[in-house]
Amino acid sequence: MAARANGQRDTRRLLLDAAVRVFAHKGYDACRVSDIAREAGVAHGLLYHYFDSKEEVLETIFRDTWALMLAAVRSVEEADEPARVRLRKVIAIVLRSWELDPDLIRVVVREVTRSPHLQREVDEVREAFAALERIVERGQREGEFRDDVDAGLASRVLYGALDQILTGWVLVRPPESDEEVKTAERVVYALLCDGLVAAPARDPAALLQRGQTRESA
Amino acid sequence: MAARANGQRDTRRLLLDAAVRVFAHKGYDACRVSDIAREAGVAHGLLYHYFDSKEEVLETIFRDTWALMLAAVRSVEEADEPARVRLRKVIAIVLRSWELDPDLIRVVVREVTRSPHLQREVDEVREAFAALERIVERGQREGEFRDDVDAGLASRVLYGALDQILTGWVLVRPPESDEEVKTAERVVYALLCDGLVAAPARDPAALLQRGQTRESA
Amino acid sequence: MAARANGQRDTRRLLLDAAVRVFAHKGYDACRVSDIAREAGVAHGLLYHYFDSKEEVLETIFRDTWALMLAAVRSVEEADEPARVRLRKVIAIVLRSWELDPDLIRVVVREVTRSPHLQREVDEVREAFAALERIVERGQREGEFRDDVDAGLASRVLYGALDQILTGWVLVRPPESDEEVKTAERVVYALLCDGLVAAPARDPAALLQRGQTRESA
Amino acid sequence: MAARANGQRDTRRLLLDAAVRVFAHKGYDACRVSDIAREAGVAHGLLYHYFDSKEEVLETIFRDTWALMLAAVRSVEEADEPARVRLRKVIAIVLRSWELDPDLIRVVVREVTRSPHLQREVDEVREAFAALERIVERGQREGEFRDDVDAGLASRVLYGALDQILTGWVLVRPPESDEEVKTAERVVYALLCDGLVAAPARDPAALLQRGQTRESA
DNA sequence: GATGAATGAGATTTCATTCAT
DNA sequence: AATGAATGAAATCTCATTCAT
Repeated sequence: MAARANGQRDTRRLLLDAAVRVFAHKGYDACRVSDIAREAGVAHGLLYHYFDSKEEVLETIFRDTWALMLAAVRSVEEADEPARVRLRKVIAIVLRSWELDPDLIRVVVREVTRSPHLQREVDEVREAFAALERIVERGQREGEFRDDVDAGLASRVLYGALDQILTGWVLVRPPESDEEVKTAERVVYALLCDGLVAAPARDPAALLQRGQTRESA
Repeated sequence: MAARANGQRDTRRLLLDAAVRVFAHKGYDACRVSDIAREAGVAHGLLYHYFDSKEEVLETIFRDTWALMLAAVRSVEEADEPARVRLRKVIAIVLRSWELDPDLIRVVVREVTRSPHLQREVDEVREAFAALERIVERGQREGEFRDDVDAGLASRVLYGALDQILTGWVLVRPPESDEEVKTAERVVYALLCDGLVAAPARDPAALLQRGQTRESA
Repeated sequence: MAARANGQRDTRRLLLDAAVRVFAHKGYDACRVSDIAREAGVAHGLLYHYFDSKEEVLETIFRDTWALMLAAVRSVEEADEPARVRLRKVIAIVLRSWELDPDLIRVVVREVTRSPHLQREVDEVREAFAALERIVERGQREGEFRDDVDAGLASRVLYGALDQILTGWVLVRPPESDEEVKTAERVVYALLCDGLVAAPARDPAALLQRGQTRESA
Repeated sequence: MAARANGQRDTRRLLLDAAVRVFAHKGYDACRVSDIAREAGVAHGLLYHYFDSKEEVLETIFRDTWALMLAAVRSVEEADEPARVRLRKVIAIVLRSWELDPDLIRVVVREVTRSPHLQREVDEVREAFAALERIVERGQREGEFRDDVDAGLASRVLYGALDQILTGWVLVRPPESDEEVKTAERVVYALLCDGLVAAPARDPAALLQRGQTRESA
């Protein structure tokens, strides 16, 4: 009906959006192709006009999402700001993506370990990862970040932290407010930049900075 | 044959070990019950003498592994040492588990995210998580760790970092040497405790810039 | 092939007819779903488009058959004829159904006892039973049938007689001719209406003996 | 334990009794060999020392039960009494067997149609059937029963009536009292002997007889 | 006689994918 | 482009039966 009147692009979009919702709520393995089709309001056979397989649907979602994420991260990467600011912005991009489309993030987070080849083959994922690494590296090169830690490992710590927080929102409890998202941003940023050890071990300036951050939250 | 001569416990163990190997190499969803049985050298029906279902096998592996992990973490938790040392030891426990049984860690890491209900139902997993959180809390209580970050969030950052490094070893490339494992330990520890920012870089200018970032975010 | 060209209804019918033949020859429990599919000339998976399970196929056959039987019995039930005539017609309906579709009757007769829950759950079966009882009751109310026997018990005797004759045809030997069917009709009718005892044989001595029997039983 | 101390015969008996209970409550197909063994308090492998297969257990129960039934029917068959009395006694034997061992009767009734070959191959069943037929035949030969009905058909009507009443007790509702069993006996006897049609169609003596029967019930 | 671990044929059911219409 | 009937590979799980101890 409505679908029949749609052009080719629309139906494809319809199917992708439906797939995001269905994958988010039932999981990739547990849902059937016909669930996606029903959610999209089309016959399940039609999915195969637009995608080669169920897996290609997931892959497309991944690719698209990571492409957007990648673009955002890149725009930050190249900005002429201190490394700390770039790091802060990257954290915000990732964690705030939750608010833009929780179902989408839920899918990307939940299914990312599903097919190891997805992770390796989807260029965008690799690229996004590399971009994180470059942000750390540039910070080190410019002397703002310590250079006694491997940038690759550091970017994995960063990615792991973000991923784990999103996973918690997906699997345990979604953030209750905008404020909770911002708190998470602040914590990841604070830990990654300044570490867990209490101020006395550091210089007084750091103490002050943290104090301000707390009040502005 | 050989299996027939085994006592009850032996065959159960045989099946669990075989399952770990098979899950590690093919993944839980992709492998069949008969793959496990073949790997164990028994008829597939026998698996159902010891477990109710394929899923119960995974659950058992989870439970057992996390119970061990939990015991190790707890013994650290209660030690009378500086929080930093306790943190260091926990990181070592988790990352060195890789060397003890890579297949097992591979399974636990890879499949825990795919089975959200397992993650929630297996008490041991929840407990291990809680133990991490308590280590952070105690460090805060004793004044060694800063108390302006939420302990729950901080423990998730810690867990995420460890998980992501293990995942990298599983999916991308295993550590080439003992040294590489130790390097990872050192990096996670360094970042989590002291942060990424190089101490000398902390100047008043950074303060100002962060203030700007907050408003523009 | 041929099946693919069929409409939805046709294939469903195809499967039901095939199931009747297969159930009749191998029995419900002994046959496999793939036997039904092969008999229908379709892939076995197709059965699950039309039915939820093998059991639902049997249930459908039961329901459909008993609905027909019930309709026939009801039309007799309401006719304005002597009770004896109504009884005669009901007997004819049941026994002649054999000629219309022996396989079907074979299935219904053979499997109804094996599936107690079906017997209870399929309304049509219960209803048909109730209709038999009402025929007896109405005969009693109108004074044509004796009212010193419980109508429920009497209808069970009637049903049992019919069922047993059909069972004999199914399991021992089918009727060789139309005439044999009619003979069976006549016998059931004669016994049920007038009893086994030859009218001339009714003498006072019998009375006395029955009395003795009662006490000695 | 207890079983271990038992001689060969006892364990066999133990298993048969257990099988009767299990078959009665779960049905032959639905129960497992291990259910029988557990009920008997022995290991399931032991069943195969006494019986070749699960089916042989059922067959043995059938054979034994029908042998008893047959003996009882035969003793009646040869008694020097009027045919009506013999008929009355046969009905009593069958219906009262319910009271002696409901589980056993439940099994025999429920599973008799299971394996067509059981019915054909178990000599005792065929023999019992033949005995019923001979009772009718002898009644006809001696002039007490009408001879315009086929004895084979008449005995099937009789058997069907009894079977159906037992089936009702098994599947719908067991008799609530001794009295209900006796009522059933009386009804089957009355119908089979004298028929359903009200007295006016018969001779006055019959009316009187029935009247007495009613009061003595 | 007794045990119960082990076997493995086999059954039902699911569902991604194809393709005639 | 759109439909959904049809396919059939594959997977899990069951359980009667065997047999070493």
